Amino acid sequence: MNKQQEILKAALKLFVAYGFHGTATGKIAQEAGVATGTLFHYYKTKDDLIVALYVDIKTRLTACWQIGTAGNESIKDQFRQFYIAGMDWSLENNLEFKFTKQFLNSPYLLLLAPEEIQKQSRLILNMIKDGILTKTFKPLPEDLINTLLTSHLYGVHDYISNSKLSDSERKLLIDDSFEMIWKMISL
Amino acid sequence: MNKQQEILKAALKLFVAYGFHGTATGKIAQEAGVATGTLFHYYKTKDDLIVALYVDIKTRLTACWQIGTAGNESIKDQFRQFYIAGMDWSLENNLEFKFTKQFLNSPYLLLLAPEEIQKQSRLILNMIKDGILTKTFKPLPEDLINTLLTSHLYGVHDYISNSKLSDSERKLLIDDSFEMIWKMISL
DNA sequence: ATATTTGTAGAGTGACTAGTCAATTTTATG
DNA sequence: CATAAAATTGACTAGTCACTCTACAAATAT
Repeated sequence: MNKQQEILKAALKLFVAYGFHGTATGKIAQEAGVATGTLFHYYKTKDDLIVALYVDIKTRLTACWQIGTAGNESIKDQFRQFYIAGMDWSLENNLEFKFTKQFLNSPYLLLLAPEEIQKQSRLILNMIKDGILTKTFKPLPEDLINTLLTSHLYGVHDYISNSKLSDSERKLLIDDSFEMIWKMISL
Repeated sequence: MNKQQEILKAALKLFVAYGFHGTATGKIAQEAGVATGTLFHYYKTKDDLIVALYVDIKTRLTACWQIGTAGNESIKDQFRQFYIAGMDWSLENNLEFKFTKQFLNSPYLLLLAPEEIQKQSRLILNMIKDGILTKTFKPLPEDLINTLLTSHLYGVHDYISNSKLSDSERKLLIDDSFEMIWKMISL
């Protein structure tokens, strides 16, 4: 694993544990096994590192989604795949998920270029547009559906990661929770 | 307004704008129009101030809820009142809402005593228990229903505060969104 | 009127932090 | 192999931060 990746990995771990300002760049370098100079060789400032880490995480999630979408299923199946893949990824990558929540609810969000934010939700917004055009979804604003979907996923994730369910219980809950949100947004 | 309240007010404003570590205690004191010594007279540490601010906000929200609950309505009406009161309060107290989100998604959450966390959701958990016992709600875990409700509210809040709706549109959306979540959790 | 507690002030302190820089090692290239 | 480019190092700096301490004022109790 190269040093740049080590830095991101260390930053992720420490940011989640101690917060952004609570984590010194020196500590990140130490945890990554590099010198502070190396860190600043790859990232001009600490803020750059924070944003880069966010973009990296989002890219990895998006990649996992793009693999999953074969394309020939019904809109409902597409959405189910999407939902379940997102949930599974978030549960398996808990640190990444926590970091994202922390980032999105912090003033650091402002560091992110608006076009970057848009890019992240393009995939899902297109699916939603499709759903509305084909009268699969209620005629609600796209952004609203997106928000409802996302926050539902966050909520269920929160519940699952705070309760200890067996694998089968968990799977069942994820499926059921998808049906819930589906009923909510579909006609 | 006394100095202690001024300190909380200033802290709220700056924490939301610059984050917890991004806000120096000296700046808070300055914004509040007091000396740093005064700040530390009321709050032993910065962490104490952060937690006190969170508790203060939650107390104010809970107070607003307790006024609203007359008691004789149907469970659905009770919940609607609850949901709408929470939404209205959050929209009117945007700084407080942002602070809460930032706090709950940060490592500072760990500073909060577990009994304090429980206390905050006692009111709503009792209503949910009631709903399950009277077969008004689906037989889901209480915590799950609580989480679904909360995250739905967060999502709709997010959408509303990022879109510019007229008062009537907003009111309509809040009502409609309640019906959505109600359908999701009720039998 | 006196004593005691409480509130307020703000300069001062030691620790820590983001970021720099010049020197050194590693890698790529002709 | 020689040379240039890129990667890596870590001591260093200028600034910032949470918090202390002493002095004094105001309120309260006796």
